Amino acid sequence: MNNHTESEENYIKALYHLGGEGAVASGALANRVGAKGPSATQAVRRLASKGLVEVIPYKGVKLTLDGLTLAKHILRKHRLWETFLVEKLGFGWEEVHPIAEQLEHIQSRELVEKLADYLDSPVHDPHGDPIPQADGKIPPATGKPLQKFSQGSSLKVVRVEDAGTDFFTQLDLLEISLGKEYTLTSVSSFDSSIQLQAEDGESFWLSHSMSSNIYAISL
Amino acid sequence: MNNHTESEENYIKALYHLGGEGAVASGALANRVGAKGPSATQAVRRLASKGLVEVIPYKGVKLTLDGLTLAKHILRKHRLWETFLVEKLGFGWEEVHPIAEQLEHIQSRELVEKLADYLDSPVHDPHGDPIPQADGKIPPATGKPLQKFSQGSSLKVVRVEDAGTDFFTQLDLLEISLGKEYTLTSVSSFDSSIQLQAEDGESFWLSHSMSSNIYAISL
DNA sequence: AAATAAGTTTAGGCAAAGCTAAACCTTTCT
DNA sequence: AGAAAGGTTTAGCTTTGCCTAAACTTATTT
Repeated sequence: MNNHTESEENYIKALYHLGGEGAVASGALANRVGAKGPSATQAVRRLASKGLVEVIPYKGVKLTLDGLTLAKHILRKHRLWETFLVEKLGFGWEEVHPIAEQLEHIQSRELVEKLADYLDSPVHDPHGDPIPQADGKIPPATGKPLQKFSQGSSLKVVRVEDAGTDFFTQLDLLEISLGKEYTLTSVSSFDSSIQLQAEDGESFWLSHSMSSNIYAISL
Repeated sequence: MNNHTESEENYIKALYHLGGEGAVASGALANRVGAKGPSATQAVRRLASKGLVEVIPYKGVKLTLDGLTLAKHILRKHRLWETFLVEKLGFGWEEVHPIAEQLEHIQSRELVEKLADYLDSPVHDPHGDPIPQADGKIPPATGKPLQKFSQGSSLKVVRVEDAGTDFFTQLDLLEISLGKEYTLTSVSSFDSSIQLQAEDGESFWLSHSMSSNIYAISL
């Protein structure tokens, strides 16, 4: 009962991403894994026969406890590998997702734990997303989007949402990275763009679509 | 033409291992990949349609140039990952093969080269086997089996053949590892076992089945 | 309440990859 | 040379995983 195909794992992951512990429609699921409706229906049946999901026909699919555990383990692997790729191999944070998508399917409990040790048991991945721990616990997602901050507040960037390559390129251009601190100097009431001032005094504007994908904590 | 399944890659690898550039019988191939005859025949047909092998029915299968290149690339990945697992993650040399067998299928040119850099472009894996280089060149396999040495010679262990877990356990017990130096103090003409003396003066006997899997160069 | 739209599942196909049993080449032995 | 042996390929079946088209539910709209 411990041996799953890559396809199965991808459906489990998608289910977790879309619904967490709640129910998900088969169409949305199909969409997420890049398949068509009937493929998802079928896949879900296979998962149900392994006890990983519960299905109510025409209503939705939900992870069982086993399914949830598996989902979190896969996510753990994914984010550990992303951390490895960035911290050790020097990949840019925009490049690692597709590679981690492959690496997350490698099966070896020992490997996962040795990798975690090697990375000093990280709690967040290079995007600031929480890494599920070996016991299944998930550290809380930190930070709130930049627009939630009010003018004058000091903040530290702790997380970015994966909004595609261009988004990351723009971040790199502006030299925004996790851990950097800024003061929010201005908010446009016209287009909700905001102005940040870095510690070195330099300041710059961020569009709403940029800032809504950047999460920070106040200092 | 650059996208292969794991199964395909396993057949390619097996072909390379069994025959190098020469022809291999379908039975031997099936055997190596852990399948039955007909499965191999079929697999080989798929490979042929992709231009990776040439088949002469009832005679044998041979890698094409493309197939050979692919085989060496997979072997490169396998041995780089083994090196990573031992050097960086602290695995024992007997544990890494099955994990590397999974990792070798990860597709990302950039990953392979970054990994190689990270490991300082190694030329040999933890067993002393040569790692094919990015340009396809393969460093020569060094060393000869211990019995080929004559009494009194000084030698350095440079390679061991993968002869199963028990073999590695025995090596660890005797504290034999790559790079260690010994003097061959005695050869039994009865059972071809040999006696080695370590640099610290300790000496011990090695059975023929042990020594035939240990390779060394003379000093 | 009936009709239409939207989403889900069934039905039936296809390719990859494996299997067993049967047919078919090659080689080897008498 | 003819027959038996051994290895290889063909035939036909299974599962996974995906597809399209058709049937079926559910939800929405009139």
